Amino acid sequence: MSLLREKILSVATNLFQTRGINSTGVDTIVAVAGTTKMTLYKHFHSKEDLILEVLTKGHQDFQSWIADKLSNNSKKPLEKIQQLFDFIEEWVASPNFHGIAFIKASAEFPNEENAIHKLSSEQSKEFRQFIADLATEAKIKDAEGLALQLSLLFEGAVQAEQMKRGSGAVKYAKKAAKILIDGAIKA
Amino acid sequence: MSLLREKILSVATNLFQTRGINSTGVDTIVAVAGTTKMTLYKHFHSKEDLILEVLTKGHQDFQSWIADKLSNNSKKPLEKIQQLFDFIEEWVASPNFHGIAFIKASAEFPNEENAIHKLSSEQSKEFRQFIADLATEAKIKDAEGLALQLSLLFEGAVQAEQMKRGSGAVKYAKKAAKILIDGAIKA
DNA sequence: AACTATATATACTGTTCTGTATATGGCATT
DNA sequence: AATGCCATATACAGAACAGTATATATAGTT
Repeated sequence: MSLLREKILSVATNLFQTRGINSTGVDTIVAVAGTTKMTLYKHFHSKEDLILEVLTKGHQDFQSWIADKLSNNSKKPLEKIQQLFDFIEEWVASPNFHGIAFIKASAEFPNEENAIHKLSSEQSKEFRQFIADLATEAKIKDAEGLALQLSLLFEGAVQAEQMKRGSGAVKYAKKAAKILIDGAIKA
Repeated sequence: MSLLREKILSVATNLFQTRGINSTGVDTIVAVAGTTKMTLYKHFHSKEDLILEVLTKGHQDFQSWIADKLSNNSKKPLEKIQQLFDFIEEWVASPNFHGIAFIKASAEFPNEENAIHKLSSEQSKEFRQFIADLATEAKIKDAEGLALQLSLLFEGAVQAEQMKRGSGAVKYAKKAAKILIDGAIKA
């Protein structure tokens, strides 16, 4: 795979997150990546294709980062769910944190028929399913319900943190998650 | 106040929500509003000014809608907090629901120095403070903390519902809110 | 060393964007 | 009826946008 292709992807990822997708032109992307539009359009059919690929790669990276972290730190599924919020706390504190890509993408492309919106929605669902699987492993009755609630806390907290850095939202989300998880176990 | 000014505001509000802010040009706004750019720029100094005013008006309308609903339905602050989620459920079910404006605006303008981002952040804070005041009235110890948690659920649920209509996110947010409120009372 | 294929650079289309300068209408006041 | 004023319409400027046609360099193959 081409080195320039990777460079374009990483530059686009960064610019989309820091300046917004619609506000970032392909001219800017190729200038920062140190290449030209011709090369960009050789590797990606259109700007929309580039956006879709940026989102897809970003989501894959995030999911595997989380999965790795979890498998290295805890064995029990219940602990994993609780630790999820520890890692998120770590994530939002990192300097290159700029919110959840799929939330921002769905805001920029609000039409439900739009391909980018659809992908964002799919990724949100996948993340929720990831939590649901952990909850199911942990023998929680309403695993889907708990997963939905925790994903709301997750998305809300990251959103809050993206709006105002250092808001401490994740800390409170973590506390709330603990209460909800405890409640779900007893149910 | 001019009728056309109001018309432009309402058309812009609608278009921004359904198509996104950056994707909506002033040409489209004036065409739908049945007027011309000259008139728009008589009433608003720039597109940014229009955006800021749309956000401000939208937030005022939303806050007073909620406040009215609450004052008409319940007296006790604790009931008010819980009923908040009932009204949100009603809101997201309405056909002209298109997500929270300030969340989407902050996604389209991610730079923290940007005036639109700042306003969005301010509005998010105001809504959180509104819940915190209710919690304080209800004599809840960590009123700020609970308010933050409930606002995460609120923003997360509305975001989820905006991504996929009929997701039932608000129903589960309501349940989660009840658990968190109960927990906060006992503390 | 000549040839071919591929990648890159330059330069350009046509469109859309925000914002404005200028022209034209109607409407009140005299 | 004539005059002055304000809202609107037309037309345009200049930049940024996505995307492409054409030229040039670079690399590998014979």
